[in-house]
Amino acid sequence: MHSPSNILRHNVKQLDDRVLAYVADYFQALSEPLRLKILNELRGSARNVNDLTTRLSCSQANVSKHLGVLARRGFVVREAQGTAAYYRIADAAVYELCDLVCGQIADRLRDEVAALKSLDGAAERRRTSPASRAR
Amino acid sequence: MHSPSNILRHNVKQLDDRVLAYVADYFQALSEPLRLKILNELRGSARNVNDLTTRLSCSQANVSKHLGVLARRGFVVREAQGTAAYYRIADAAVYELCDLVCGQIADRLRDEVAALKSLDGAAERRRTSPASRAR
DNA sequence: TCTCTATATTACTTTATAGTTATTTATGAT
DNA sequence: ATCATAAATAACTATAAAGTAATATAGAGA
Repeated sequence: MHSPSNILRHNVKQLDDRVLAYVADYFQALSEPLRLKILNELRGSARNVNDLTTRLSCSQANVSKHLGVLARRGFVVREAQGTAAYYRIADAAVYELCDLVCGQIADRLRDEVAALKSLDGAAERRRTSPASRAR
Repeated sequence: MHSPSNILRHNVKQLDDRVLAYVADYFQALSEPLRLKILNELRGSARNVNDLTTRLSCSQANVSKHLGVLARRGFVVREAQGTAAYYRIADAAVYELCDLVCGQIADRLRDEVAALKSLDGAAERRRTSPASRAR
């Protein structure tokens, strides 16, 4: 028999469509800038809707909607406190993901910057060397 | 001055909107089951469009479109070979991501299964203990 | 050149979702 | 009970994207 982890991680061929949909859904939840901002605000401490609304300067309805999305996916949990609703991270593992992605993006950017720099250097060399001016 | 990685990883407050959009976009590219299938097919070896079309049993136009999305995001690279177009993974780092997500999902499922089992156990105990039948 | 085949692209339809405004629900205070 | 406040929801608009069918493009071979 397989452990769940084995099924998901190593059954490379013929990935079950439901699992695939689940993974896609997971990524989808993280594919909105505002939701990323919300998750970022929740690093460290729980916050209520009003807090988030002002800190992110967007509409209350919109924040509530996105929090709903995150809650339905199990990324955050709601906790009522008086008339306020505090949300906190339920699955801190998302941050691993975000950091991994950020790291990868940083690597890409570094590469692009390096490429641009070398292009720039080449252009500089062309500019200062009259020989290559001839075409 | 900051290194790019520091800017991205640790400038927690006031994340630059463009960076956020970039990250969201990165996740977005991974939020379609068919694209995940394609990436999965490209583990190991490059494949051409026709291969992918038959292996994934979907339309050629659709595969091409999704490959275009993945290529524009830098996940895959295209290499023409005669009239065929072979695509291969450009950024193997995605697999880290996918595996991380799969692992996290596996953890969640394990938790859910455990929760269901304990519920089930409780129900079983209720069923076999006449005392708690009274309501 | 003409034809076949592989891929890309275009135009289109359908569906999903972000954001807005207005409204509802629920709690606490007077 | 009434009022005020916080959050959720509904109805709506606008936009983006997936999938399809048809067409365009481009290379290989006769």
